Amino acid sequence: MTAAKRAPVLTPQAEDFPRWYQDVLNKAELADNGPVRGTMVIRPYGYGLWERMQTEMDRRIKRAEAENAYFPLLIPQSYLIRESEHVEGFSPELAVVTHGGGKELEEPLVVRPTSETVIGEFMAKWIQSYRDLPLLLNQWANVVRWELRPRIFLRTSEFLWQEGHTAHATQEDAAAYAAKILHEVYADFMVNVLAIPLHLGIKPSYDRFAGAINTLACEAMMRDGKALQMGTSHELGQNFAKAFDILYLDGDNNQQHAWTTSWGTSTRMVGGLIMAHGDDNGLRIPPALAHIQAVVMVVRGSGEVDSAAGKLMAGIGDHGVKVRLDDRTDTPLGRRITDWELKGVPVRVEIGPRELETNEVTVVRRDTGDKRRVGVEGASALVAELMAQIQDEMLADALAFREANTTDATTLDEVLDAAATGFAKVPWEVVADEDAKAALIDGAVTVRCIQRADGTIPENEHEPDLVAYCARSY
RNA sequence: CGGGACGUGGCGCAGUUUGGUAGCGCGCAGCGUUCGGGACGCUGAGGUCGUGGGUUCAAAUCCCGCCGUCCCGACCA
Repeated sequence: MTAAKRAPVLTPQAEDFPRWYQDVLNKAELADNGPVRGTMVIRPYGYGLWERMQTEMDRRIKRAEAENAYFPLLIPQSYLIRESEHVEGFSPELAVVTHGGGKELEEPLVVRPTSETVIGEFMAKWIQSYRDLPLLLNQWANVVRWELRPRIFLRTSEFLWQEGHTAHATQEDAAAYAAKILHEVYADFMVNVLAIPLHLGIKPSYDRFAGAINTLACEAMMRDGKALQMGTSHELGQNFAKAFDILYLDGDNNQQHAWTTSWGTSTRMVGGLIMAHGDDNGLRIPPALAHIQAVVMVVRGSGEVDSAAGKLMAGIGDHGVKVRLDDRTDTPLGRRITDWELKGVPVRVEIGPRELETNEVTVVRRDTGDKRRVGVEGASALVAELMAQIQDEMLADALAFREANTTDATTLDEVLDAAATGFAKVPWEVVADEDAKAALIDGAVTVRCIQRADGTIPENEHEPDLVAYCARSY
């Protein structure tokens, strides 16, 4: 093969990063911009990643005993108006339908920005007794928020997500469930499947979800040192229960308002995956997520090579690895390799005449670039072993990267300085007051989450000795 | 809405200062040579230069209006 130049410059460094991000999206064929500003078209390969996320998330959601249901896309405007903070929070970003069937509607309909209100309306009908609680619902849906500054996958005007909505008899139950979702669904998925380390904590009170009394969040560091909120779990108190009359009779025959929660994760996670794991050669997908975990490449076709490749495919498949054959031998090998690297497939297995001579194959890791020749007999087992190994090492790498880019700060100036390139970890009281908040906003830095010193989640921001993680964000 | 920039084949751009009738790279099609790390050569398809008006023998280029997009600020899964 003719010597080839590495064409595109993909540099996941500070200022170039958004450009690089767009390059990966385009070249790995994940998504395009949609026809309406701020919308996107997810291409098949990108959707494959989302489907895997859905599958893994859904399994965990069901393990937390929530059930899937579906509610309408269009919501009467009057529903949103019932919870005052909720309206205020969402009004600026609503898409409103004013006409239907060629006529102006008597009441405008809102395209759901989230479904607390419709679901609240139905919870009120479905809940009568404490025996009906907890009511644990989840919905997979699209929502629309008219964003001022959209960015493909990270903040699109329409996005796909899951939104959980639950009602409980007591505040303690609701709080425990919101935390359970954060740990057992979100953190478990993001850490163990996406291989992205997280900071879990509460949001400052001024940064809560509109209508919530407490917001729990998962925050991750991207490779440019910025933070991305990967998911949130909210305690809604009795705010929505009061607005929608979600009442139940307790064991003593007294009417009580339920305590509700809501929690969501979205296609933003695909963007997070790219930005947390991407490198100069494109995307790197952790094996636990990949819908194509290994690709067998026929370097040069021949009867012998093809049948060896076939056996290899079967062997790798038998080890429980999702494997794809690439026998497009009319396309130059370099091009094909680059394509799979851009797409981030964890392991590549090459087989050609050269391997056949010694009854070997070449196994290459996408994450490290490590390349080695191994005997055909052991190849399938090796590929299977690599799945677990790559998974662990990608998480360890991401964690090491985050720690190397996190600075302990004790003053506001140190926070601003550290957040220029990464995370600042600072005593919460240093950034808690209004002046500090204003200074952070000036520096385009935000408090991402608040934790206890031991990393656990505090009851509220008024506990002593809390720490805050501060960073720039998307 | 406040501040900045830009609209030229599918994508990325040059050309605009100093008007002369549109060009480059990538991609795409055909043929050939290649092909164990993004190949090369030749040939070819594809553009009313965002839009409306004006100046001029002549406008991508100069003038005026309009539309749109992007970046920075407020929003955010």
